[in-house]
Amino acid sequence: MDRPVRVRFAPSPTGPLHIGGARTALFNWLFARHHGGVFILRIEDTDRTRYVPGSVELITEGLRWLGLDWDEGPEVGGDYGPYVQSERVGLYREWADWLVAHDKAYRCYCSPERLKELRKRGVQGYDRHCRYLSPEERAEHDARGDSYVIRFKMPLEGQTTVHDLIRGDITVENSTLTDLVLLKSDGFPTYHLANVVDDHFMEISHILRADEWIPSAPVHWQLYRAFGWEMPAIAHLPVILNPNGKGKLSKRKAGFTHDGRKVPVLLHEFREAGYLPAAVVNFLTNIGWSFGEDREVFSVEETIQRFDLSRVNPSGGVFPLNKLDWLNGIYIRETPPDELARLLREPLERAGYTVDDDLLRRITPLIQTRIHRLNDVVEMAGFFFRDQVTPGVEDLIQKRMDADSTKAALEAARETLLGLPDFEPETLESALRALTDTLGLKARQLFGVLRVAITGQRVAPPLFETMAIVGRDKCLERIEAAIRLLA
RNA sequence: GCCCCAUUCGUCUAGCGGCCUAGGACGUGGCCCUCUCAAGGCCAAAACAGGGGUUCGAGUCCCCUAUGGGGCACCA
Repeated sequence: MDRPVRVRFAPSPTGPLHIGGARTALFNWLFARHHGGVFILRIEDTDRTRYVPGSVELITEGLRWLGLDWDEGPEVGGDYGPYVQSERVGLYREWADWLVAHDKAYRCYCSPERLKELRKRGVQGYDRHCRYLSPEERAEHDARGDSYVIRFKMPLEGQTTVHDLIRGDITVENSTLTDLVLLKSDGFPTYHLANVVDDHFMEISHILRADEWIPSAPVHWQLYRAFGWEMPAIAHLPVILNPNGKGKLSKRKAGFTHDGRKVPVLLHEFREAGYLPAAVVNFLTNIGWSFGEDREVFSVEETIQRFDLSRVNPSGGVFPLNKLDWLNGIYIRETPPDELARLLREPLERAGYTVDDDLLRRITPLIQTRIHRLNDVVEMAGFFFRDQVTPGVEDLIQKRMDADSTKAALEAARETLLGLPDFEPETLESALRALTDTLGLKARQLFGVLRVAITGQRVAPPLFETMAIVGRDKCLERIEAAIRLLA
């Protein structure tokens, strides 16, 4: 039956948003937007021991940075609230008790020590000891006020099949399923109970979650059946694996890229590394989903129009970080220069530079095709914001030149620059090109010397535009300094 | 150990029984452009995990093996 589309992203507030979580959120959001449905943010904070204050803010901040807006949830409210599980404990308790009353769950008085002992003996799950307690034994425990958990009475035989929208039927033998805990001894629900109860009462139509949840799908199916509720349609998104080979992507195991950078894993690390949110979104949609038509670059609007589950790939894959660098470069080049200039300010300031807006606006077009991440501006164009540059002698001396010819070239250039009517790029270029002839140097030699003298770098934006921005006085100063260096 | 899921170039992927001489993209290599580096243009190398079936025909369907991943908590 077709229900109105209502999907949710349900993170636990145990820290900042992980890129994998962001991908799950994105796919849910795209699904909702494509179908004109509702996207809900729900906070699953039922484990009080793992709660990290401030996480919710970190998560909502991350979602907003990506441009994912939620229709119901924290900060925006909605008719199905509260959207924070710790504020709904009464509900879970009520339904756990309902299951007990209807003989679909039972109180288990086993101590953590006994459970640990079971595990040591190699018992998987739970041995169902308390499932078979006599009424007298139960009464005894209750009279003593023993603490208990509520466990689900899993069917002992038969099999359970859940239909996954992406991978088809998933079938398990019920005998391999355990009597999972529904309500903990502190009165809080476990994930399984809270998740099922909330999805039902929030009228969730489709569950799109990470693939590590596949094993609990049949368990949830049994819970829905016990309650007599209809289970939402479900789909498991493929895992994202570490780029360096081992296991699923995690902060601890992500490792480093080939060029020695730390692989970003938390969403805010992507922002801090200078990636654009639109590029991250585009990148994420290319993992586990494909646009079709052999296209890799597309807008969110286009994605929303086209997004569906049939194009989601069931197999997990490695996190293709270098593709993000390429994509981000494209998005940087497509950003209007004035806007890019505004974005470039932050990384420069973080690097300790005092940024003049006017100067930055003039520099931006020169580096736009030369950076892949916003942060690259520091290395590429930092010299514009320094009073002095410190070229190395070995960098100054070009191929098939020596200290003397380099010095001579600098002196000749100084005289040429002194006599120019203006300091426009065109003027500079024609004058300096003419100078290469009189000096008998290749363009790359003379320009190379000047580039290093003026920028302090072997790799820099185009020379003449750079010189025009740096200005005649500073250029001459830096040339003098280079000459002194060679003396 | 038990259970579940997956398996196409190094990587992300297209492919839903004949359009496959397996397409695109990143990366890599080469060439062009060029003041360095980019950007851009052109070209190249590069894959159906293995074995059995089913079928006139299999990358596409089924089974087995191998490999990878995930799950087996009073964590989500």
